[in-house]
Amino acid sequence: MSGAMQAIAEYIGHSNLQPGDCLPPERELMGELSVGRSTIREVIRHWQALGVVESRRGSGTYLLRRISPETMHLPLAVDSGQNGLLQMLEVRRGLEVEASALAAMRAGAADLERIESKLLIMEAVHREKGCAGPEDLAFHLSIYDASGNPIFNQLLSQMRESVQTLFGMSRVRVDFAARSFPFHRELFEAIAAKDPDAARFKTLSILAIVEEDIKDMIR
Amino acid sequence: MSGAMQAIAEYIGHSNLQPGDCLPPERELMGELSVGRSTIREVIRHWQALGVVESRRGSGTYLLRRISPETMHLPLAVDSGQNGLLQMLEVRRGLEVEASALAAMRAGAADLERIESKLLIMEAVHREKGCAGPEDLAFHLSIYDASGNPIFNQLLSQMRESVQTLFGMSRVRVDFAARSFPFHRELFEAIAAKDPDAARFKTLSILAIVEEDIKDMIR
DNA sequence: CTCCGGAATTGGTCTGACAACTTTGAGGCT
DNA sequence: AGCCTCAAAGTTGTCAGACCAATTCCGGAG
Repeated sequence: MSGAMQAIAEYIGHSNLQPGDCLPPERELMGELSVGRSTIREVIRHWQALGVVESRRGSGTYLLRRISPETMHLPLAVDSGQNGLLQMLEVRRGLEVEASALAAMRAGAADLERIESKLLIMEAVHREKGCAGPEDLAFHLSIYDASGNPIFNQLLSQMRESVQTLFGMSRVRVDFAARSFPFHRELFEAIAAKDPDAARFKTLSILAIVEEDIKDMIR
Repeated sequence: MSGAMQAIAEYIGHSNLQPGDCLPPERELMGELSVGRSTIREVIRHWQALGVVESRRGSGTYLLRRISPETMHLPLAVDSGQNGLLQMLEVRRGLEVEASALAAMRAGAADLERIESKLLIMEAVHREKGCAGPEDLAFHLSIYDASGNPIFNQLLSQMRESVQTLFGMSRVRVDFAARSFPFHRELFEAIAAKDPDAARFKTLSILAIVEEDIKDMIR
């Protein structure tokens, strides 16, 4: 809230840094803005908490998301209790269904091309290895992006991330949700056909399988 | 994340502090956890950014929301201005439609009674004053609760709160979304009839009017 | 009892130093 | 030339001590 934060926000905004780029080192920002290093560090921690920036020890601080002084940050806190996985899935269902419908209404040619390329990669990996975790994620992320509303991508990717770390799903069954595989192409075709209702339905089909497999797993 | 943060998180978790209570002063935590003050401060800035804690110079650092090690934090960055409101509404639509459908599937007699009482209050206030902001909110919150999934209530109430404070909607038109009024009873009846699809549709009807009024307002 | 003022408390910032880690590049080897 | 090794430089992470600014607390004056 201090003026220092606003100052650095403008400094970042004016220098056109792209996500992935490295911020100036703390000691340099220190002189640039005429504030102490601790102040710089506290502001960086602030943005780190908000997911705007990532610090790598020994390397530097990197921009994750572009911000301007006008962007609002609304941190949401969610308590995942005992039924956390299933409750999170219900939330995810609401978001994902809406994102698919919006994508079906708004996706342009470039969006469709991106989605299809991810789909093809996913199908290839799936045929070869029997599962395709990261490729499946990339496919869904491209759909979120095609919704034209960046909040869906933010929420859903952060939810997936949090769930993965909280529940430590490293040793998940290799064929987890594998039965949902054929529905992915149908979902893509519904979006390509600009049919929101079909996109909704196909997304529900995919998540129904995920739900069954979660129930199997937590038993 | 650094072990220091985890240490302080547990320290706070074990000492049962209620929201509004004051955390130990930084210099005390410093000795308590055997870490430097700057480390303490950076962790506090982290939680400050996440809305968990608020610092008042000269007074102390106060707990705003109870956190546990299982709490997930989903910071959102949203463009302020006209797109922000509509983007938030699209997210809200996804969540609210799913919550209504779940409520229709799961609501018990007690839930229905609670929802109907909120509906009656809302209708009474609406007939009297022509609008019913807080009462409308109470009605919807009772539906979120009836979904049986507390995450919907957490997310949606926080989103409403953030939108209200950040967009400063104090001088909103008194008849904002007033046309959605009759749909509220229909939504309740759909939930009482345990008809998820109708509940979905009625929720969409309400939010469509909200969308129109937002578009009117930001012009 | 109220009101006032100074002392104690507390968060905010600056400075300097060192540790841990990463990146870089020069030099030597094959 | 190409590759490897390793030391030096650069960067974040942490600690320590000091001072400033705002608030709170408490005892004395009225």
